[in-house]
Amino acid sequence: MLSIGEFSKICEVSTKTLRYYDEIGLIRPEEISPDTGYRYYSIRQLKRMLFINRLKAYRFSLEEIKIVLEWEADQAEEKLYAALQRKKKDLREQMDALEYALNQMNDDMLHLEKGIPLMAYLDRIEVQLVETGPMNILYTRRMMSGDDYAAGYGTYFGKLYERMASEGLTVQGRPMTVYHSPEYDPAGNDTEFAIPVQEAVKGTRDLPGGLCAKSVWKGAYPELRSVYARLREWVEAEGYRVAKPPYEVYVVGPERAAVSDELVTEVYFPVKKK
Amino acid sequence: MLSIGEFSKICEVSTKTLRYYDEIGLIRPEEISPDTGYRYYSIRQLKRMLFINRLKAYRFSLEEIKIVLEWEADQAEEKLYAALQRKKKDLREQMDALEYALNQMNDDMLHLEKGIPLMAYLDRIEVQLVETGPMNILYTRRMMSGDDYAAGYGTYFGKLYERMASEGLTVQGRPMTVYHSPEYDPAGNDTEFAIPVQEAVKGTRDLPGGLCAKSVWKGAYPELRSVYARLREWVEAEGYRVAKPPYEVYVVGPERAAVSDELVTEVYFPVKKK
DNA sequence: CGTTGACTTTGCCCTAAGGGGAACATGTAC
DNA sequence: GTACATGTTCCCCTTAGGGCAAAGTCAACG
Repeated sequence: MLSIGEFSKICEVSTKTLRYYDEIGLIRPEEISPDTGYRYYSIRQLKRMLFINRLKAYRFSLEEIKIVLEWEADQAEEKLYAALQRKKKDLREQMDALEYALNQMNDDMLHLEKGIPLMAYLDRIEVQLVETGPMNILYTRRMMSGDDYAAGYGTYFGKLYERMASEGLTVQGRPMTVYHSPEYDPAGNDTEFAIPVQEAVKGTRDLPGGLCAKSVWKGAYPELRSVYARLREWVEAEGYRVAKPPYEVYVVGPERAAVSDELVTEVYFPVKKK
Repeated sequence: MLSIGEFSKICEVSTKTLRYYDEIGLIRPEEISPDTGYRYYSIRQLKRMLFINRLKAYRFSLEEIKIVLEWEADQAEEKLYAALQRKKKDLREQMDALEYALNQMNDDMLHLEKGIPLMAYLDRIEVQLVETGPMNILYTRRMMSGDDYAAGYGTYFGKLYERMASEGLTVQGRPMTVYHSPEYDPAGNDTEFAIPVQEAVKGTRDLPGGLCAKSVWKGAYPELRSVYARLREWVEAEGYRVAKPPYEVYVVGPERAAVSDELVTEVYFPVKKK
């Protein structure tokens, strides 16, 4: 039997951590002296502890690790496999996010080298007041949670184009999305994917025209959040209010852009004078 | 003037967050009604808020962001540039760590597909009891914090080899490190880099031989922690105790291995019977 | 056998960046 | 005037432990 200090040195884990893991039931000492309360670990527990450390390295939370360890009893290796697969997807997404941040940082640093303040691009987002005409759109409406946009856009527009082909509809404009949620919520947004078409058949609706504040953005989609902010700023400053759900038009979408710098997106805020 | 709710919608930040940022002094409402305590933000504060969001995306802590914002007042753009550079290095390291984890996960999943339990490799680490002979080593001893090992190894061994060349010393073995810290501490370890040489000149010392528990590890260095655990386990189980600082010998080091799978490292624990 | 120093116990407070909810006050639209 | 939306403060909760204190225990030394 090993004291907590000896066991902690072997596993390279602090005694504090071992006591905490005992507390939450992740790994319990094989024996606890009834009169002194001293914890004694068996060397056979080393493997479990190292397994915990490995899962920690894979960014499993202690809660998740606990669940995985409970599977271990009934040798459910497929479950572990599936859990690893899920976690792998998580880590990939984190990698992508990190990479995106790194790229953006590089851009920012290039700007700084030229003496351009970081947020100067905000002032260069131009806003125009335009009058739009009504459109007839083929649409599909979903709740979209923040992360499945990337995958979702392709599939939903794909389905709409498919339907247009099979029903022989005539395209009249670039694909667009209408954001019905009153504000942006990363947890989920009521999103309408739409394509302007000529024929007013079932599955289409009228998108009324009217006065709009409009901006054009050339670049990657995450930056669009700034465009939205800029538009709302403009609307506020000019004494308008947002009258209907805002929408985006993908003038040059991912299918036509080799790199994200080539993307072109129009953002419309239907407004009314206050 | 905008109420906290309006401002929060424009910036896409929760009101909770805005109140918190007010509390910690990151961004204060331009005006607070003296009688009601209502917070009112100016649209001119939008840029500051978006800048905060950007720095958050770059994984700056709020504390760091606060400091950066204080620089902004005196237009210290070089400081911002330097901060971005530091943070970029951080993110790179995180990326590398993630990548390492992902690779290891892939290995693990391959094992699982073959029906091999994840931690089975532990049992395959063999431990032998050997008698080593004394060596004369050229050495340099430093406190190494966990992360500068990667960079440090190269430079310190490099300097030792340089000294050997300039003093005409004769190499008698592979490079090695002795770990004088009684236990592994990620914050910093008392580490001795050494190369066995023939001539007992100044800057060399005797590394006494004796009974050792020894394991050979083929693979990447982070996995060595498991080898240490396995050795300590063995020492415990066989009724020995660690008598002197453990050391590693880089039989095939990074300079000779194209991929980390080709690395070969021997780990020695000088032991005495209890 | 006593003492000393190393080790262990529990208990309490602390972290970063807010989220959730309660109780109560205020603003605005009809 | 009355709803109802929005605002305020206050308190507790989250992760994965770290730091410290007071008190109890173990092992070695004389």
